[in-house]
Amino acid sequence: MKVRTRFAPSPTGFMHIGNLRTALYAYLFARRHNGDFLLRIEDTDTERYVEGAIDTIYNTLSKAGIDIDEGPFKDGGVGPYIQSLRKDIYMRYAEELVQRGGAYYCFCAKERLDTLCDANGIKRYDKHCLRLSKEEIAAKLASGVPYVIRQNMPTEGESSYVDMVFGKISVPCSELEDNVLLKSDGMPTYNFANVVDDHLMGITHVMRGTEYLSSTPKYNLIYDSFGWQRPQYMHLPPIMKDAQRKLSKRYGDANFEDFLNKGYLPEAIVNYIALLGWSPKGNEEKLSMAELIDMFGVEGVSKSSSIFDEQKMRWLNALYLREKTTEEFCILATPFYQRSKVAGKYDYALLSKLLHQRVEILSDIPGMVDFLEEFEAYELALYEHKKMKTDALVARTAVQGALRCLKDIEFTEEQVMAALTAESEGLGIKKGQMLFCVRLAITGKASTPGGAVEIAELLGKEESLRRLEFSLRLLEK
RNA sequence: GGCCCCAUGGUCAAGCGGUUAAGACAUCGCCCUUUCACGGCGGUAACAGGAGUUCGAACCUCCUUGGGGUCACCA
Repeated sequence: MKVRTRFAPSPTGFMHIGNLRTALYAYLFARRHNGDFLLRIEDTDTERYVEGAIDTIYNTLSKAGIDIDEGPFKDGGVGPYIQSLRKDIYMRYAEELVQRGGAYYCFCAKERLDTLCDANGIKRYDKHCLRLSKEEIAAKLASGVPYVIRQNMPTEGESSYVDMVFGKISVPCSELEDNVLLKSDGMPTYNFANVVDDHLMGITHVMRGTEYLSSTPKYNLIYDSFGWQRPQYMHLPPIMKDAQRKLSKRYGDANFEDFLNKGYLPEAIVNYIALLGWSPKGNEEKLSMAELIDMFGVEGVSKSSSIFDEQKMRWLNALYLREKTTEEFCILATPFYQRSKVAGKYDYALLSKLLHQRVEILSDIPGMVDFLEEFEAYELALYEHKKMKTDALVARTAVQGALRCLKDIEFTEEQVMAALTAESEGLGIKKGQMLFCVRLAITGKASTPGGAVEIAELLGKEESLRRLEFSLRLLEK
């Protein structure tokens, strides 16, 4: 049988990293087995629907490099792929399930439901309407009493299945409640729509979060009542913010789009989340989509939750950034130059040459480059460098010398370098000491995206000399 | 609380009865170097605890502890 997997998000207007990983695994699994990957929108909860959410889902998947074989805008013959458009289908199947004894009509009012409690004080339906006679049901239906359709759970025994990652899961049927399958507004609940759709759409493998691990037996019972074949399940542990908290919308940083805006490359994000909860056989961690498809398998999927480590994603991002050409980097970096103090004032291509190999995420750029426009008094302690054997005293000599030798030359990289080299020899200090001090004197920063000569050239002669003089005054105090 | 699940360094994780318990990120040190970064080399750092089973347990069993999930006309 051809493998078919699906990603079935609710259109809540937000593409969470955890959801994206679920989609990714479903996609990788399908591709690995030459199967199909479908997108289905689960919008049966009309109250949670957010305008434009479907576009967000589409855009995210597309940027992430996850392509869809069938979905709302790409019919594969088993549509529609939006649940609200399938209302009549669920209705039909719900009625059939009632015929088969797997479900029943329930006319209980909210007030009655609220009084129902089990020994632990937990609300639980008591199968009251299951005992209604055919005539009573027909009469209520005819007189238009609002109703829902509930799943008829067995009261004894246990229901079990074998999950692809967790192995055998079994739950006592006594734990299972007669959940609502069809709401009074005629919409199905997740419990029902999911089963009906997965079956009708030919889904063979269901990937989803572990929050469904222990309710899956319920869904399986529906498959059984219909006489349908149950799919395989791959439940995925959650991605956490820390040991206790799940990564979530509430903490704001779990959104794919946010990471993009921070200057993460989609391929780095995808690569990183693929590794969160799954590990490849070998030791290679930088993996392209093609490699992921080739290597993905359940054996590597982890059972325990994992904490999202942005630091490691930064590292991966840096790897991806470095393998771009400087031209490509410049294009990616431009929006971030625009956002910085140097906006419009420097040659971005020149800046990119220096920054390309030093940037981990693009949003670091402004902070790395602002010193070009921002120069003020700094700590003289910066001149103390153990290995260079420099201090404020050496610096004074070096800066004086630099000022002297740079005044009358043409400001090219070669000339500046030659002048500083010669000057340091004349002063009897090391070239490294000279360059270190000059770099500091013209930037005021411990760390800069280039050496003295490169920065000097970037600043130009006038500004370089101005800064040298400024620093000299600082050093002479 | 009932039920389900999970548990290897700070983090991601390999490991499927016999290993000096991989590797990566982070961290620290050294080297390279015109700063920073890159790169190279090296270090610190883990089997939650307790009982079994076994000649032998990170791996199997049980208990404890800790954590997560779930118990909706939400998905």
